[in-house]
Amino acid sequence: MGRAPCCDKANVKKGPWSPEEDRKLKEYIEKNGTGGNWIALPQKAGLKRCGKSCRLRWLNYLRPNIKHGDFSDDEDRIICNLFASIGSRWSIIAAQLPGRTDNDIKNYWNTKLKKKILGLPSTHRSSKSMQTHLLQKQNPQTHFISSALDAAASLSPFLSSPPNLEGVPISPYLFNTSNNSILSPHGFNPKEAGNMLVFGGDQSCSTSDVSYGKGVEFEMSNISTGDQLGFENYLFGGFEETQKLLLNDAPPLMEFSNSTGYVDMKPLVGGTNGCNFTYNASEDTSNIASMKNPTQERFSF
DNA sequence: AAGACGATCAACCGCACGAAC
DNA sequence: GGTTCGTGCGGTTGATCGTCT
Repeated sequence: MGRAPCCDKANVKKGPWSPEEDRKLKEYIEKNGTGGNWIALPQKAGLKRCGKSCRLRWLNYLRPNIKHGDFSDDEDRIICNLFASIGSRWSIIAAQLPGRTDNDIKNYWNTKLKKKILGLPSTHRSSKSMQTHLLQKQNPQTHFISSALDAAASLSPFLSSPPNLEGVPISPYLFNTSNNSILSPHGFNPKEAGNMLVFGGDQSCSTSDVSYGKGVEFEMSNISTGDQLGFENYLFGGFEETQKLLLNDAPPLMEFSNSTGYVDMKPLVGGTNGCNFTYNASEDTSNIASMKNPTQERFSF
């Protein structure tokens, strides 16, 4: 037995909403609220619409404080970072952007932002083959990021469920750029070309009235004096900075704080004994030593 | 000027999930 | 514990508009 339809499809109107319908819905909800029952609402409001349609119209267009129009650079950055971290979880992304709806962000990503990141022209006559050609002509890092985004979006992280920082999860992925595959911890050899730890995390986003960031701390153990660790930090579409640390007697600890954008980590371990890898992440970027409630993941390779 | 085609975005659809029974 | 129902979510569709040939 299939599910009962949510409404009588023969007697509901579909398609674009008229100003009159908008007015009826808005007036009803402002006066009575939704009553916690969208299915019953259209009848009470005098609308020949499905309850789901009313809900969508209200949430996306009629409710107060909806922001329409162009997205700011800050909003772009937040969307990019969150997409890299959690994939197409549009409702979670929308929760970080006051006034924006999941539908708006989804459309914006699919039609504009993705192309902007990939550096694709938004010409009308850009054929699929031309887009592929342009993709191939891009620098390898940009191409890698697009592949990583696709992979991160389509695959579940192999690690335990991502830690959550006040609703903004950070998901680490071990990624091989040679074949665009997600690796298991056991299959990850940092000395092999193309193997990277892809780490989606936002370090310095701000909106009009909120500023936040995250500190990320990486700790390696079981490594030898003289081993070399390399950390490459990328901003979307461009090479941002490289940090390399030659381990002598210094504590095997590196901090990433107050860096910008999306962090791809490439641990280049020169030793032979493998390595234990731990990261801590926190909201507090200013003083990583005093991180409050850090989240942790640990694995070995 | 008109047809073709791509871009945009509002709206729909189907599924998953949780609450209620 | 199983079923039903309402809600929320993400993917997809289709109407409309703009640009190009």
